[in-house]
Amino acid sequence: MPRKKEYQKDEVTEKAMQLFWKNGISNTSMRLLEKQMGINQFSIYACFGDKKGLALEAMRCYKDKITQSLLEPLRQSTDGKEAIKKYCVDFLGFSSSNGIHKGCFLTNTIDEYGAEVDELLKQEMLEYVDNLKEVLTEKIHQATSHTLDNTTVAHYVNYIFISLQGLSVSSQFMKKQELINFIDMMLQKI
Amino acid sequence: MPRKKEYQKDEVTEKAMQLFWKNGISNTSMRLLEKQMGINQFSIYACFGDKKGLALEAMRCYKDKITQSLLEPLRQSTDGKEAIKKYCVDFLGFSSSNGIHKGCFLTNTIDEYGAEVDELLKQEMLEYVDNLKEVLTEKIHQATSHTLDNTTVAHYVNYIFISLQGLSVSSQFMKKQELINFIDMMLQKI
DNA sequence: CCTATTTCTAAACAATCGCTAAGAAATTGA
DNA sequence: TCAATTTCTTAGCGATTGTTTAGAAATAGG
Repeated sequence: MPRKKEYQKDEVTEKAMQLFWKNGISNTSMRLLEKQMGINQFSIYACFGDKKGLALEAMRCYKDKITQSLLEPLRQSTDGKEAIKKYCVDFLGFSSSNGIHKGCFLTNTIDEYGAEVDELLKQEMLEYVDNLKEVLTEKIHQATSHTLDNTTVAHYVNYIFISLQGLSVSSQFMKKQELINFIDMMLQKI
Repeated sequence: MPRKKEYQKDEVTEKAMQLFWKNGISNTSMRLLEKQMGINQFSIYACFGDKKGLALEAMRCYKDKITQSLLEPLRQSTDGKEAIKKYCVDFLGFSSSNGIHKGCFLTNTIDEYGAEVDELLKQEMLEYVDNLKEVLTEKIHQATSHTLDNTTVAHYVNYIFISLQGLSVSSQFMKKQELINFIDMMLQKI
């Protein structure tokens, strides 16, 4: 009965995500989104409600992408420490594709909004953080021969998590070799 | 001959810096600046040229502040490792005053603009980075009994530097104890 | 005093922001 | 073919952006 859409939601969401990731959410205008997504503003609002809704879908899209590219391989791996290192190195590649250094969309968004981030967006982000921490916990147990108590493991996990945020920021202006050196040093003690 | 100014430049610069630090540069409007600086827009433009010039002066103000509060004490200290730890802990306090977690203005600005940061602003930022790295180099030599070759020390310095950026971001949403644990673990290997 | 110089106030500039209204174009069932 | 429904195009809404202008208020030297 109705007219057919001339776009696919997941495709335009991916393009919006790329823009938000690169420029930040509030520094990405609806005009630019309209241009890069290839659909006009009416269609964006019809499909996503408002800019906040679009950013939320873009964050989901990012999470799916990084989960598939980085988190699942980490989960599947069996060699503990080396797997964590691979996650960190691949995280760098993921954060800067074809010469453009974007950092991590999650970290960027935290830094953009601080504590005043939208509640739904925050929940979406925390879900990935929880998943990552859960998998890291498992890998740290794999990495150590002797048994570790839960507190110690949690410290390790937080240590890696905060280090990843450092990598996210510094990947935007430091040399790759310096970042690799950081990863090596950071993993020496696990 | 002329009329006298009703404000002092360093005072209004400090107030602008606080706003930029908390909200980011592009998310701080001239109207808000006018309100918080206590002078009107004409005076801002007469005194600082444009918003970019104001941001530059604000960055200089931040650098002076953090240099005096954190870097100089670090430089004066003699106990190497403990001094670095104190710098990191005080960096946390400095990044979040009276319950408001702002992170580091330098890190925030990198994350806001990425590689496309204004050249003058970038130079201003790199100057502090260079100073910090120079002092850290000295402290690491202090901290170790045996002699270290320059490459190794540079790795330690980069390691601490990237860790500080992780602290800047995560300080905006993580618990203080988790951040302290991070600092302890980070310094274990030096 | 008067006049030159500077800083103030207040208003407005064009451009852009997120968002929406009005109607044409397209697709389907009847 | 006709009518119903949805998506499209186009234009514009009011608000806010960074910035500037016109003129009043204040301070000094002559």
